[in-house]
Amino acid sequence: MYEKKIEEELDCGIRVAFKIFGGKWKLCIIDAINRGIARPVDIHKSIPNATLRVIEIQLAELLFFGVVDKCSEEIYPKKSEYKLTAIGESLLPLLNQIDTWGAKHSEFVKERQSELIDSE
Amino acid sequence: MYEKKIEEELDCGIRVAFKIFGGKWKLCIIDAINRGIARPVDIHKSIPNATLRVIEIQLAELLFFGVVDKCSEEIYPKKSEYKLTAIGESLLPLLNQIDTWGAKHSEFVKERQSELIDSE
DNA sequence: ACAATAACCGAAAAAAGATTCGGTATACTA
DNA sequence: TAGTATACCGAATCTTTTTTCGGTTATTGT
Repeated sequence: MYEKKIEEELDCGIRVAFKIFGGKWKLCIIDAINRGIARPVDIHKSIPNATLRVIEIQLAELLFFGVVDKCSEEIYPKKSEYKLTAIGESLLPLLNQIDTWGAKHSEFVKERQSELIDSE
Repeated sequence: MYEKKIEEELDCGIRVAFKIFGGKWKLCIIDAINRGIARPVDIHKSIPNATLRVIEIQLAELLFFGVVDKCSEEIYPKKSEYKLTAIGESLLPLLNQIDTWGAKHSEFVKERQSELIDSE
């Protein structure tokens, strides 16, 4: 894992939380796993905008911080299954609130966004 | 504002939400404003780890997306005051949950972090 | 007149994070 | 045996975000 050059603030709950799930696709990955999508390829299929590589990297980080658990069967076609730990599950209410809030404001954000683009 | 080269996913609530408040210090800034800290210098004092410049930039983005409002009095010492809009206030329950969740797991994260550093 | 303070802004540089690409290993299937 | 699928890794590159730094403007206190 990459070594930071700027000291991290871990005395602030917000910053700790972002360290755990602030990655571009982490909450989407957690959401997918929660919906029963367990294997990397399938997670990738459910989030086509994310590359498989970034899913692997972020899964490894989630694993490192105990948000997900991995059970690898070392048989054909190398079958790894990820599931949420207790920590991961404790994130679900948050995840749902964030998703709901975002969905509620998505039209407004898109509008604002297109104004930016139009004004060029 | 920086022009993105990679198309953004705005059909996913999570991604929309992160577009609005995913910046490194945005939730901290919103929290400060909510606590009655209204002026950029004071926000900076309350978040010393963030540079004044990044607070300015993120305030401008929050303003652009209607999360905060600005009332500038054009008098000495150029007194700008920021306050939350309805959208900004609708973020507060989320903010509190994120902060609480993070605070609850901060010790665990710090431990895991130090294991990484020790193993070098 | 001059220092100090506040709120900016622009641009370059640095840092962090994501993406692309090519590789390994394994084992089934045709 | 060759082809396909899965999981994963390393490294280079690219993108995005943050930081650093040096302005500008305006007003008050000395």
